[in-house]
Amino acid sequence: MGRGKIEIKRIENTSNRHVTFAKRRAGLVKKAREISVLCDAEVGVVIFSSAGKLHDFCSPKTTLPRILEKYQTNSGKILWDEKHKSISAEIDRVKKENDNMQIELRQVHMKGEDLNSLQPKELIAIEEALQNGQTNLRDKQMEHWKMHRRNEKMLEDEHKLLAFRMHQQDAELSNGMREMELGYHHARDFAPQMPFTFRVQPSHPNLQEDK
Amino acid sequence: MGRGKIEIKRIENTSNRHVTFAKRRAGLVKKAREISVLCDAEVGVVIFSSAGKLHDFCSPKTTLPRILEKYQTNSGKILWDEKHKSISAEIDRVKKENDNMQIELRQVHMKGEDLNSLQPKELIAIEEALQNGQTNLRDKQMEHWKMHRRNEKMLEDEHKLLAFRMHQQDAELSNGMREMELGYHHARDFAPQMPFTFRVQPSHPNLQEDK
DNA sequence: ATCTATTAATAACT
DNA sequence: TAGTTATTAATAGAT
Repeated sequence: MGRGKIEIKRIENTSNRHVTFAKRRAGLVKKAREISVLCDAEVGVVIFSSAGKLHDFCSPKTTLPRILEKYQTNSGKILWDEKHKSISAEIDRVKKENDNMQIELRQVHMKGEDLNSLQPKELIAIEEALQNGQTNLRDKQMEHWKMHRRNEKMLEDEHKLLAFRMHQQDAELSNGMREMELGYHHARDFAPQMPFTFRVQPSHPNLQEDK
Repeated sequence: MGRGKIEIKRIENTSNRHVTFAKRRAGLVKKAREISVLCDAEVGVVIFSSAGKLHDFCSPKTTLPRILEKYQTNSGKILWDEKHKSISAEIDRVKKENDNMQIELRQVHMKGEDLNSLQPKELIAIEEALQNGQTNLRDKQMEHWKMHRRNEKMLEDEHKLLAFRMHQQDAELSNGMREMELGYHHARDFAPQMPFTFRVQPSHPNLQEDK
């Protein structure tokens, strides 16, 4: 059907082959649609061009996956692997979690629980949660926050300890000075040389007791 | 093409419908075979008659399960990419939020709530000591300050490292997804095993035939 | 892309 | 259900 008859064998001319592919693909799909409508049949067509591009068709009122599954059920050749069904379910769950995450994050933020809660560490945890399908985001945030607080506390404590030791040394020094009959007033005439942040307040209440 | 033109709508006469189904089914399969040979394409056709009887065709040099698997791989990849895109977008969004929060956090600290602001206020003793040539305390204080700076630096570096690692994980996540998919298919024992949710729905615009 | 001479598919008939 | 044929539909090659 054309200006000349053709043999049914591979068209070697690339350009011609591509043109013919496009035309016949359209024709095939049209035929598939027609038989599905005329004869009330379910039809699925999958075509890969030689370049690997995918084209498909499936009859109205169904989907290709449904047809393929029906084919698989019917042909009895292939059964769905339960393991992969579970993977499918897990991916659905992860997707749902992904949807919920935004809400959850907003809640955390609004509650003002912690500015630190979205540190990179936490993002890694979120990624892991996404991959593992676990969404104890809140718990992980809390855990992370607590860890952060612990670290802060440790630094603070260490700092206090150092300050306290300095205070002791200072006290001893003062005693020694007093014993050497040196007066504060004299010393006060000199300007402070230590940056403000170096200054120790020996009587700071936080240094007197554990908290 | 026939003794008369027919409308493309369900043939109500059962006998006619069955005859037409048989003829057109043969025609469809012939067309499928022709395009596969002429154009070096892989073609799979699945047809269910209204009575539910299965007919199929697949191009030479392959099998229908293989074509279906290829279809599922192909469409599954697209779905997976979509899924990954949404996850990536979410992570990007959270990262941005994290950046803002870190800035906020830094501002809070600068307002005097960080450890430096907890430094003791009283200086007199230290000043005295300094002025009396007692550098011991100052050295200790300096050392402490440097240590504090080191700790800060370490925290900062850790932050940077974590941010970098997060970025890497982000990239690895996409690789991992791809690898997972590849491994998945390489490891398969059966033909199509792609979870149902990997399959593309015909309603996806990119996967549909041209209309 | 679009056209059209020609072949191919098939609807009605047998 | 299977074969025949008048007619329409698909399309190969040209533009």
